[in-house]
Amino acid sequence: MPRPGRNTYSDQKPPYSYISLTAMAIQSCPDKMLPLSDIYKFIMDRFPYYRENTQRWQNSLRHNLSFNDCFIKIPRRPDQPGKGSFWALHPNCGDMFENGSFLRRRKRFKVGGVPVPDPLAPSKPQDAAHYLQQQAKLRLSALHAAAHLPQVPAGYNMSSVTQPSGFKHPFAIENIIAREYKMPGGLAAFPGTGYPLHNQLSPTWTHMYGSGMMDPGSPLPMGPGDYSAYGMQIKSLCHGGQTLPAIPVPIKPTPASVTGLPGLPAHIPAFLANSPQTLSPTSPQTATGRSSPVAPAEALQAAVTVH
DNA sequence: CGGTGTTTAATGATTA
DNA sequence: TAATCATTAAACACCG
Repeated sequence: MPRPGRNTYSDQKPPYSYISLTAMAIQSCPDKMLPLSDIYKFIMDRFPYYRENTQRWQNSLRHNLSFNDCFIKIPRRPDQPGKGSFWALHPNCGDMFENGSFLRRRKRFKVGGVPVPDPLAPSKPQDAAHYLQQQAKLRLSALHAAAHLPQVPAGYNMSSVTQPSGFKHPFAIENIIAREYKMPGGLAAFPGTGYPLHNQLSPTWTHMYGSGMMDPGSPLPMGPGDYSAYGMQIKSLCHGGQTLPAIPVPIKPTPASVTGLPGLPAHIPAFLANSPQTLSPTSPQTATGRSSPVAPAEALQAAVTVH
């Protein structure tokens, strides 16, 4: 039972498994790959629950990284000093949570499991790592290009650049963190969790609608624990009952091929194109991430040697 | 030494 | 109820 005072509802355990939390973290960064420490940071910054018992859940998280094939390890390059490798999502893991529950996947992803129609998406971890490196380069250059397009949702623009065929199911993790998706049954997905998934917009959308909307000190009558996947306290910008925000989302519906499409790592939710700082005014987090002198993407770009 | 990564095992929760 | 998935604990190796 949540007690008033120090611990509030917001300290409740988020309705996300470690796998989904890790996927969120990875997807949140432009490079789609993060070192372990940054995954920790992402989770702790956004979910107060995980600011305690760190040894316990971090051990579990590491277990998940190693145990689940949906995560692949990308070794650092010589110009990327630091501890540990980068972790990324396997290009073929697709929408692991398309059933709508982020607590339990529909099916465990295994390499070599389902045949994948995309020839560009390799199944071997080594190839996948290389593939991701290449994708990161593409994204980076696209990012730079998008930076010169004022008044244009960079991510939306980029999605057309880096996501040629990357339609994601509404329950795709990227879409969840990009914008809250209202479940058909309201809160049916997470009954009693105190984690409503509706009437909320990702920070990006708020940024898109203008600055100054996110006032951390603003005393909004928000329910306890009423934060999004990013742990952000977000004003209700869309009105209750409306399922989808009238905002362009990087989703390219192709009804005929909705099923069976592989998840592509090139997918960039709009907000991801923003600088990491914009994700969380209250957290230095990713700003940070500069535990290593060179960010992966920057290092990648520096290492871009066309061949 | 501490952080990272791998692996095994036990247990709990959910789904088929 | 069996199968499957998630969580937790723990032991151990590797590496900067």
